[in-house]
Amino acid sequence: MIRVLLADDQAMVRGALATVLGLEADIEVVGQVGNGDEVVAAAKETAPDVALLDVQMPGMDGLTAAAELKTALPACRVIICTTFGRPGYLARAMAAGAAGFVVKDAPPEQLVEAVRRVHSGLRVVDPALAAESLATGTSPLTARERDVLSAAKDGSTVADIAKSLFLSDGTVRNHLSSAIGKTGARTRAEAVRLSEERGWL
Amino acid sequence: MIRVLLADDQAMVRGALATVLGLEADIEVVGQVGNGDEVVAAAKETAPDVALLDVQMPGMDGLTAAAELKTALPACRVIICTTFGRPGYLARAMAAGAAGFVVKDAPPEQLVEAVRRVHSGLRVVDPALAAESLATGTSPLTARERDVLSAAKDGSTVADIAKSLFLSDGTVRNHLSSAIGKTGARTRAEAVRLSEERGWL
DNA sequence: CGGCACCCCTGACACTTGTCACGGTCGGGT
DNA sequence: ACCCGACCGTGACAAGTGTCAGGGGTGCCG
Repeated sequence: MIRVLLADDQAMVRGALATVLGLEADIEVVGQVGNGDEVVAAAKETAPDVALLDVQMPGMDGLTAAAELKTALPACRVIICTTFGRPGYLARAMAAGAAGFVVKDAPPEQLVEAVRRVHSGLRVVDPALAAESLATGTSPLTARERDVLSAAKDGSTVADIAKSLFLSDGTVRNHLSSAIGKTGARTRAEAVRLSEERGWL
Repeated sequence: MIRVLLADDQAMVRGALATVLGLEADIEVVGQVGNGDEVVAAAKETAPDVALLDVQMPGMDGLTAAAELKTALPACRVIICTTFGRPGYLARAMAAGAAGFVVKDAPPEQLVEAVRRVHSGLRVVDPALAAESLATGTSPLTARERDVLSAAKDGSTVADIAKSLFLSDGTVRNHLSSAIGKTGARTRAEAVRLSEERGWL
């Protein structure tokens, strides 16, 4: 029996996936959480063979949760299961030690397939997504540019960002300008959009 | 037997929900589509009692698909099933003739409950969401303000928006200014964000 | 008919933004 | 020691943006 831990913020899809996986003869869902912060605790309690993590969750990010889980329970293998096939997500998932990456556009059979393959020691990655990830490359943004860009995400002004990051107005403008240049955008809003699409946020 | 048609762009959750519903003794999933444009055609072919529609889909919007479905097959009852509990979505769903509104944060049992209730002629609405919908009120934006705002969504400049809508620069600025005032925002980007959160897009 | 709301445009103004040039600090690598 | 990149700041300038005061047009409704 493959012991599986499910983490997804939407209770409906979490429950549905749990019943789908539970119908398989060799798979057993031993735990479900809807919050990134609860992942490690639940894993310690249930000792799963495979953890299925969504990227966007309340509390801790699914990718950082994967990293923490990897250090806490090295034997537990991780599959990242997300709605968006952002190239940067895949890169970060692999860096965090994930063994599989599945997008929710794929049919459910592919998920149980991935669970089995990962449990037997293989890696599972969507080939088209892997190609796109290589093409897009890794994020060219510096840490500060990421900070400034994600602070600008909600439509804040330069002054707001400067205050929230304890920086000067001019510095914020410089980081924004640099980020705009690197993303190939013409506006700060466009830079935010492009960076999010590529998973550079 | 209650005949159900499923429409959701994510194949994985669509398939998972289908198996969950199929496990119920009195429910039968007679069709699945992943595109808003295919909803009406599939409904004509399968003659479902209940149609379960997601809001965001490629092609036609789930809400407008509900309206078209309502005119094509008046006997078919519609449930809107969405990730986001935007207040405006509920209002528009009801205006489109939907009989139920379920958010994906709810547990799966609530979905099969909703299918049964709606099939028996009742309406199903999340009470907390209904209250919020009334509190937020209906959209104060004019048609043109909506156009301009959604054209600004991707980070375009005023000149870009003006060109794409065949308007003058000044006119675009006026509409944006008015929309900013109505949403209580301080920036165009913030106005876009707030309008989306409230389902005014 | 006279309001009224919405649409479209103009022009002008203050402010914010994006860009550039410049100087300075700190850590890592050859 | 040297260079290089990332970081922080200043100052200044052109472009873009948000706001205001106008004027004209349409269609709807009391």
